[in-house]
Amino acid sequence: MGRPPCCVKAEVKKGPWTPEEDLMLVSYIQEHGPGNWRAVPTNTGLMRCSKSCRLRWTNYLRPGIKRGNFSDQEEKLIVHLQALLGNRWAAIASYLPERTDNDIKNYWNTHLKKKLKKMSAGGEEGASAGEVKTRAVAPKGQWERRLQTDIHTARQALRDALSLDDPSPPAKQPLEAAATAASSQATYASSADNIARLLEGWMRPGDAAGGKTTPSGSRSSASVLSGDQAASASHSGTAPTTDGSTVTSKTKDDGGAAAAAPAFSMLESWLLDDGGMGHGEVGLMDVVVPLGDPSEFF
DNA sequence: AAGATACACAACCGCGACTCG
DNA sequence: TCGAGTCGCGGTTGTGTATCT
Repeated sequence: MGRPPCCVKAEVKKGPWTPEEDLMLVSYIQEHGPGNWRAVPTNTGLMRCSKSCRLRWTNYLRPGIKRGNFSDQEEKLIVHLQALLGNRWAAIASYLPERTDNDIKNYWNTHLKKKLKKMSAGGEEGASAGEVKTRAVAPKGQWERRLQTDIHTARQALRDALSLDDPSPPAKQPLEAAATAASSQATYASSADNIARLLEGWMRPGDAAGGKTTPSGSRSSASVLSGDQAASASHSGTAPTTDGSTVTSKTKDDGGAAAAAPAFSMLESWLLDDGGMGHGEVGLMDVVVPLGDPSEFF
């Protein structure tokens, strides 16, 4: 069957969103909630594709989104998760509820990839982080179908990896601390940001962080997860393996990783370096654990 | 000061997955 | 069971901004 164009191209506006468009979209969602994106352009009068509306909302207007610089802890968490999950940005984003997958993806492509490459070059050339990652990642499709079973493996691996960071019990400083640290550096501001802030009061308190606003029954709830959902959401990415060996080898079990990526030691040392975290910053565990029920997570 | 280049981020596109009749 | 419609994800591109020469 031929896929029809998502929108009637001639009538669809492209390019940057204007504040007026943002307002139209936000006020509509405020009234009806996110979801049923197909109906959004029609009902709002926006000359935008439904996809564009959804993207604009999830990546930019949704309340609870943190913008600006990524903290060092967020960086490390992303690197860990990327190693575990591969380029499953949505899955990775589910562990950082205040960040969007697009944001993480961009940050990875523009910052972390270079950073890791640089670091791995310091160890042994030829085995970039990307290559390491690729080896550990199974083709898409496999992991998705094994989500519920493999997520446990991923969590185990993540726990193992993180336990190297900080063997002590997780401190009680959740994301807010990291958020504060990061937002203090954040220079990004926009009218859309302001719109999002306006919406924070509208969102239910428990929803604001994750932006889980989808009406019941909507599939889109999976796209924006609160912490505990992230731990169990079926859409989340999981160990990119069928037996879990590659997952563990990538993080804790350096025996396996060493075979695949001897150059990773430098990266590891950076990832595992907690030296810079002690002063009011939040450790990796602190970022991860509060996202969900710890007992469920581990 | 002006042009060139690099960088960062928002947005688009295409595909696969899911839902429902 | 099948097909149409819709949604979400990941890769890629376009554009504005910052930095360098």
